[in-house]
Amino acid sequence: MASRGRPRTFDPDAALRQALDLFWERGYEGTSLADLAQAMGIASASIYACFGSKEDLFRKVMALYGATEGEPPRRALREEPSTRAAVQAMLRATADRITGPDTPHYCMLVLAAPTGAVENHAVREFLADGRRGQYAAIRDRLVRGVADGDLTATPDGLDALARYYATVVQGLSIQARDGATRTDLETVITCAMAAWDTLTSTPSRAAG
Amino acid sequence: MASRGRPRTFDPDAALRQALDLFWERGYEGTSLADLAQAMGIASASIYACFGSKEDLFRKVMALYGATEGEPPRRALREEPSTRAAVQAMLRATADRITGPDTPHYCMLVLAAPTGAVENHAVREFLADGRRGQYAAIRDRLVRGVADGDLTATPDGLDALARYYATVVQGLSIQARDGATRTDLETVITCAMAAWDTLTSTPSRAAG
DNA sequence: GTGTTTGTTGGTCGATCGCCAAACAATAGC
DNA sequence: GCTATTGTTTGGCGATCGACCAACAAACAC
Repeated sequence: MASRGRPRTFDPDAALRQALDLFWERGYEGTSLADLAQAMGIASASIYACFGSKEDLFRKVMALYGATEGEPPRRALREEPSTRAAVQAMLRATADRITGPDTPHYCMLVLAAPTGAVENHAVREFLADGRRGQYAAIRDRLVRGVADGDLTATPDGLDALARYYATVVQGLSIQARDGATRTDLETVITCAMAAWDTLTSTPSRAAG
Repeated sequence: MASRGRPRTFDPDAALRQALDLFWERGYEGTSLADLAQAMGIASASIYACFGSKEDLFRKVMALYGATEGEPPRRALREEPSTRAAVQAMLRATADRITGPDTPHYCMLVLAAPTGAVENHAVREFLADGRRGQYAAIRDRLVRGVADGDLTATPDGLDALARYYATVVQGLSIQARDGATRTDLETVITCAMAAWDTLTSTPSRAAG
């Protein structure tokens, strides 16, 4: 268990955080190993030894990203008592994250690698799986709402509603990327929540 | 005016169409000049001579893309008599284009280059301008609706509504990219249009 | 025909890509 | 001390990137 051999001279967690910042700024294909090595303060060979390939590093980066940036929207979905409030709070948490002062204005899951060279197909599919997970998380919350007696919907209506809010979440990333402010996104969220009241049997509350 | 010198042995329009197909499949940075030369059936030097740099070629490709793929949604916005029908028809035309059987399932304006290397900043900004144009086109249509007495909204409400539907349009690209079918997108559009009736003073019609 | 203009071919440019082998350095076990 | 193990550095791998000539080919004007 104890560390045999020469101990590592850098903190892998800190280095991973540096890698996250760079991948976030430039996307997957826009970030080179040389750029990463410089930002992480180690040689590219050390990256390879500690994290594996560029793709392996990116997957570890996305795990960190999901555990940090992805948590607030997930928590909102999980902890808000009413289903309507949960969806609204998730949208707001997303808007908060993608308009922060110290980070790029978009969600990595959505825009870090939507298109690219054929050899990076696996990376794109990896992110697509994550996005399908977003949809599934929303849908699960709606299912719970039905179980709670909080929401009335057919299975088809449930799928539609979940996909609709997933679409909005993902569209927000493009908006933020193009310069929309947190206030701009709030107006979008207000519009998106207006559909809720029409589409569900939930009483319209001005809950925040 | 007449062509002096050796005549061109390829059709620039056809070559541009080939370039469009490849850029559409792989995005801007994912497509190399060598790939383009092969697909266009000419040497890379001929690309340079006829179209300029890779970036120049991409701008010409996007002009073609906008004139062809972009036209149906634009026409829907322009020609539908009621504002509500115009917005809905635009969403449907978009959904049609990004789920076609013979083309990649996304909108190039949205996903061909959302992130990337620093040296391609100009390309990203070029596409961002196009997306801001989408928003402006929607907003202009809403303004016309107010002038037509077809829609009642404050200036702020108008901005919000326009940004909201721009967000949905852009979110649809991610959905299609992740495998959503035309039917799936239709359910999203139905949800998105449900907000219309709540947010405007337009009578709710089941117009198609 | 000759000269001019333009397009194409084939090749080269320096830079960069992701990746890795060999040499070196620093620890633990003995 | 010595050996084994592990991590880091150096240096460069072969391939590819976008860009761009120089040389050749095919049309024009004359």
